[in-house]
Amino acid sequence: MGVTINDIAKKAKVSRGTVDKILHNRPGVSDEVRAAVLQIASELGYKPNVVGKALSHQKKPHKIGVIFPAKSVFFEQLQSGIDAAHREYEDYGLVIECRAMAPLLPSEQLRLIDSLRSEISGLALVPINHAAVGERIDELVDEGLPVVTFNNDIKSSKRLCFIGQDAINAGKTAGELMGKTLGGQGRVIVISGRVDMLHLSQRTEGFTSLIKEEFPDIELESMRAPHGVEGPLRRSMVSYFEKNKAVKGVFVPDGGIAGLIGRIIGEAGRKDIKVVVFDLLGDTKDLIMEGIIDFAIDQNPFEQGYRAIKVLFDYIYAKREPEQEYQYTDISVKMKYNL
Amino acid sequence: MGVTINDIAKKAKVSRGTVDKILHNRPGVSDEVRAAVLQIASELGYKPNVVGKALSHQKKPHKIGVIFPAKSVFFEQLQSGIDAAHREYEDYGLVIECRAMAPLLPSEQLRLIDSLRSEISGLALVPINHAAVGERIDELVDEGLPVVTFNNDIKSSKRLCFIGQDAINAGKTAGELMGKTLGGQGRVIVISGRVDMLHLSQRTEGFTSLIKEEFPDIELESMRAPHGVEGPLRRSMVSYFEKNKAVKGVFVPDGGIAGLIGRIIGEAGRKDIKVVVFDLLGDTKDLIMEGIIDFAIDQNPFEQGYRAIKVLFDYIYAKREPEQEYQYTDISVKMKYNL
DNA sequence: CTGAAAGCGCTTACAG
DNA sequence: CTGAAAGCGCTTACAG
Repeated sequence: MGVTINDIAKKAKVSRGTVDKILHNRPGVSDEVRAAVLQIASELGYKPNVVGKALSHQKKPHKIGVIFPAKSVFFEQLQSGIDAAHREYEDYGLVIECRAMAPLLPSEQLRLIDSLRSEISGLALVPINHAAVGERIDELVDEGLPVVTFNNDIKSSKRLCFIGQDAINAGKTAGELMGKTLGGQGRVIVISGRVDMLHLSQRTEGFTSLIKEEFPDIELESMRAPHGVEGPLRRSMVSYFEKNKAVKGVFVPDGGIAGLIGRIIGEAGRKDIKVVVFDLLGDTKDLIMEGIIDFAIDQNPFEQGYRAIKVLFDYIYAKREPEQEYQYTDISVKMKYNL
Repeated sequence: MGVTINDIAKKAKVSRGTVDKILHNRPGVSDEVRAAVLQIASELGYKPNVVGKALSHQKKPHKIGVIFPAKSVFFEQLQSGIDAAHREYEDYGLVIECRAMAPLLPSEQLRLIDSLRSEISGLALVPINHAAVGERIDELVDEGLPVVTFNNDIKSSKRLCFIGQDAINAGKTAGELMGKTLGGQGRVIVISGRVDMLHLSQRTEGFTSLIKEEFPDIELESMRAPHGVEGPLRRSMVSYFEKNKAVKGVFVPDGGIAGLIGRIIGEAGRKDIKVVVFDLLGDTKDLIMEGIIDFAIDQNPFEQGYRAIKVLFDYIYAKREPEQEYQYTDISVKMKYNL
């Protein structure tokens, strides 16, 4: 077994409690003793034992705060990843406090952060890209509170790490699938939904840059479809696809409208159109099975939620720093037989 | 917090040690007390606390035995998954004893199982498909030793679960990629390497069945290439591809020869051939980046090794049964930008 | 057959 | 400023 706090205490001829204080930078120890103990700890290569720590926290659990958008389309999948991690770590005395954020405003996010900060040992959040949020994160970190961002990142903050998808490369992957299945020929429509999220524009950016570079003969066009298109607008889209036989491919970076677009293409009777979308939401799986959607790129929201908690757990309970600052989740290509 | 062994002891008016004996079916307790305690435990909904158990095992660790082929091409990746799980659980007093198996004979596998069985609390193995191995597994399980199979499965054994890829669907996924990138036309060669592994034939089976069903215009042919083809044989393959312009696609189910075949196609100057292979071994990543291999299906051997240990850990330390008997790892489609 | 005690590694509240 | 003690949940070796 490894070196324990007891080994250090014996060697330094002090009590275990004193060693504990020193290892956690708590006050009430003379500088000499502190220096001596730290010296011995590093000589012996001391690593705290997670299990010992966990057991002693049964009564006074560590709490992790989580903040993410209530209206996020993959809300449930993120949540179930968080739940799975919680189940795994509840025996360690780990408590999770989730706050669903609505409306999606920086001020609201700041309010939620402040409501949690005094009671938690770590924070996982889906940040809104606003300078004030970044500054608040840095403030928490400076106070010694570890913070991770997941699903969406925010630049120049002192967060421990980001857990999510590399959206540019995900878009490129979509582009390559499109280019290859079209044999490098034809007209492709990029149909965007929301425009206020960094992810989505990065996916489109990756997609178009790859097509232009590797499949220069493909002709790109773009179109917008707000969430929840119905009635006349929907019918006009159906007839658009019925008429424009030159359209050979459709790319939908916003998973929130992928099902809708798939249905429209289905109604137009255009099974020949190659369709690449993002995320596995709503009808997407069914549309893949029906052969209307060819490929869906999944960003594994379950994994994102799970790992956000795991990284914080490791940090809090084992002082284990994440290995990389960018913890990219898999860019999963989903089709009929690997759903 | 949950119900503890202490709560049960108090309610049943016995000592904690007695409760422990009963919960573990150990002898030395009267039938009446046993029945009463079990009753109370289930009434209270007792679940053992992993952390308490782990801490008490620091001195007398649980050992998990692992047996897998030394010559397996993804040996290293399996091993590093196992190592990662070990690092995660070493603080729990978990010890892992790996045995690399060579030669790949049932008798050798039985010998290794027997050499481990008396000292372990669980066994993870890549089974050889032979009746005697299945019987031995059942024997261990009947003695109360949990066994999981990974990477390869064996039929009709009492193992806890199988962790690995669904090879048929993986083959179908490969087939769909091939069919779509060829636009459903052309001649495709299936090049097989080894023939003595269940995986490999299932992949081919999935591939050909999908092509026949969904892309009936594609013409399938097969070819064999032993591992390590060099000299005249290699040159004859190069010239084969130089000459046969009708060949539009190549499928390689055996990751062990994927790099080799990719190189041969490259030498033949046939970047136009669509190439779908299995696994990320040897040169495969480079060949993807060079644009010679179009898609590689990965079976995530790291994940397989990791989860084999995790499942056994959960079972041993938390009496948590795996949720499904078949724990399929992802059928990952890998290309340039999601490697 | 049953129970009391000691111990795993760490933390905390308290006594000196 | 420092140390001794009790406790987290479970297991084990031993005493009765």
